Amino acid sequence: MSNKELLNRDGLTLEEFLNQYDSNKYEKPSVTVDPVIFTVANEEEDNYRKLPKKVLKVLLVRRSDHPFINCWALPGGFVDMDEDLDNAAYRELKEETNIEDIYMEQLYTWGKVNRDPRMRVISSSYLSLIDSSKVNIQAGSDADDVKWFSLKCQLVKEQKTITENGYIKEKIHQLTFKNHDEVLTSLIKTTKTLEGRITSISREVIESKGIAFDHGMIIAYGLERIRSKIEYTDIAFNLMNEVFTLTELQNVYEIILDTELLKANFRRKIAPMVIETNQKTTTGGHRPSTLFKFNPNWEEYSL
Amino acid sequence: MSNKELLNRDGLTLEEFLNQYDSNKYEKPSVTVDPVIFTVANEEEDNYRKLPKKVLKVLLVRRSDHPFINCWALPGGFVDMDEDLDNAAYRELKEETNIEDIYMEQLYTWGKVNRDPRMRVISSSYLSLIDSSKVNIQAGSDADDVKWFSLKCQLVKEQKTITENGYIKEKIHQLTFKNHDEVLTSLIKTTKTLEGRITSISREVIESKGIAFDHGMIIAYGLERIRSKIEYTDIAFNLMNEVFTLTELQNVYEIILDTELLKANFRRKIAPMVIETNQKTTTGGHRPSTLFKFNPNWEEYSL
DNA sequence: ATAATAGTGTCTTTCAGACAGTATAGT
DNA sequence: ACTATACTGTCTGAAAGACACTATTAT
Repeated sequence: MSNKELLNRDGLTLEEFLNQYDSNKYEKPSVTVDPVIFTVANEEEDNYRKLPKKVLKVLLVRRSDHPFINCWALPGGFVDMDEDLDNAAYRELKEETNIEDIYMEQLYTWGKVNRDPRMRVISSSYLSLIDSSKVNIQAGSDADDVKWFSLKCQLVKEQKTITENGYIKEKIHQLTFKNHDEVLTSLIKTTKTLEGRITSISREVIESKGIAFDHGMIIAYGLERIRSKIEYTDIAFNLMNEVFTLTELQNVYEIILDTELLKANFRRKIAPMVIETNQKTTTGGHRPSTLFKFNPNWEEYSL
Repeated sequence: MSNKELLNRDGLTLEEFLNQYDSNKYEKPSVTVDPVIFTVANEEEDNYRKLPKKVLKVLLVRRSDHPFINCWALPGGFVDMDEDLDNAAYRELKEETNIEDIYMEQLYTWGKVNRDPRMRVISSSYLSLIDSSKVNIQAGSDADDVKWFSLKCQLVKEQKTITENGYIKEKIHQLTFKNHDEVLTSLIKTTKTLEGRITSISREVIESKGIAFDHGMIIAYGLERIRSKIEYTDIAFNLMNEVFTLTELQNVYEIILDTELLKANFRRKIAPMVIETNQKTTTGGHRPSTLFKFNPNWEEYSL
């Protein structure tokens, strides 16, 4: 505990010090928040028997002003002086897209000097998975338009170079964003360097078509984060309706992990996280499936 | 790509827009970086046969000015306008403690409104594990003193409350920091809330003795992060010398995870991460042990 | 010889992966 | 009957946990 009677080397008490403190002594960067909102949605299906395919989608807003005018960006904005960083993320999301009452977690804070052509901007990104059928998106004041874009992430180049003292691994991923009208792409390079025993990872945007700022990279990182968290947490259930079939749940896992899973094994693995209800689907054309709900007490350990 | 010829609704080109843009339209928060540097060091041992015990330590600097004068803090400081966020962390660490040539990763960005009594400060914390025998710490200009403090983290209270729509789990941890002269403590509350299907986690400092700002909480979070990362990455090797015995390595894991591990199993598990050298220890009093070094190619997958 | 650490062998249990099989609705 | 999905049983092999045993040094 700091003691109010203590004097600093200028002979000031804490109170005196705070009164004379000039917080504008140094120039300050601007701080923004950038929510990355993912969902998994159904695609149309013609065959009455087949189940709808699922796609991963991300929420973007069209920029109505410079810089990157008409490009698509994450629904973020500047942090106010009197709001917590987390709250800024919720407020901006609400303002720009009308989404509220969801949970977001901090993803990463991006602090390269020239991220924004206007000025020095440091941005904290936030991550959320939501059930898109539950929210009602709607463009806000700063944005022309808010839309879900389907997202594909593809490895287009991989390279390993051995150096005297370790190696350099480079990967280039192409992100493809699609909606009814537009196709946007972004090339992201990830570099993993090993030098002696020291590993470091850096990321950069190589090319961006229709995506503002470094937001392609932020989305790629968000996707990477979900892929790892879906393995050991219950985040996937944020994408589900109140009740769901195990096949739907499995499809969500498959879309996010971009692999096929074996049904029997998947069911064994997620069994503790779900509770069977006495409802069944009535979609028809095949055997009806049992509806399940999330089991909030699946983990009786940790925090 | 934004097209320079596009005009915004005020009829300005990008260039014109940037020229007239006033980046000081809104008040800005200050941004700092706070490196959390951990090491595992040997404690003295009298018995010639016994191996030295190991302790987890964290690096703190004594504050020489208000606020929290004479308290201990993380060796951080303000981000300059012309340096990347990451670089700010390295620069501050070098300035305050003389440590350089290490790898740090971003830990979390703390953005509560009243974190700092001087003004609004948003802080990005960075995390590193280092071999303390390799670095030469030395107090810098802003700090009276730089010291390693041994760190103990103890669960002192745990509570689960069932609510109508979920539960609230609270945990209180006590951090105890010790060096030859001082004992500092910090009580950290972690709250995990489940409301419907939405889980959220929040942290706060309940009490702080001798630790400045919310730095106790940042350190606790850093410790949590290492505990989880040590399980699936090679970060532990940052704490080791160039060559080491498997028992030393095991002790490092045991200190960080705060559990005892079975020797045979531990060796099986880390076998792919290490390479046997032809050197042996000569400490005596018992069978000499083989020295190993890190195997940089232990993971032939992922990035 | 003794105390202390170094290092190995192996049993058991658990869990992940693979795959084959049975069940049941609507048309 | 057919098609598409729902759901279950079980084999296999790998990894995790537990524990007992042998080896080797300075004093």
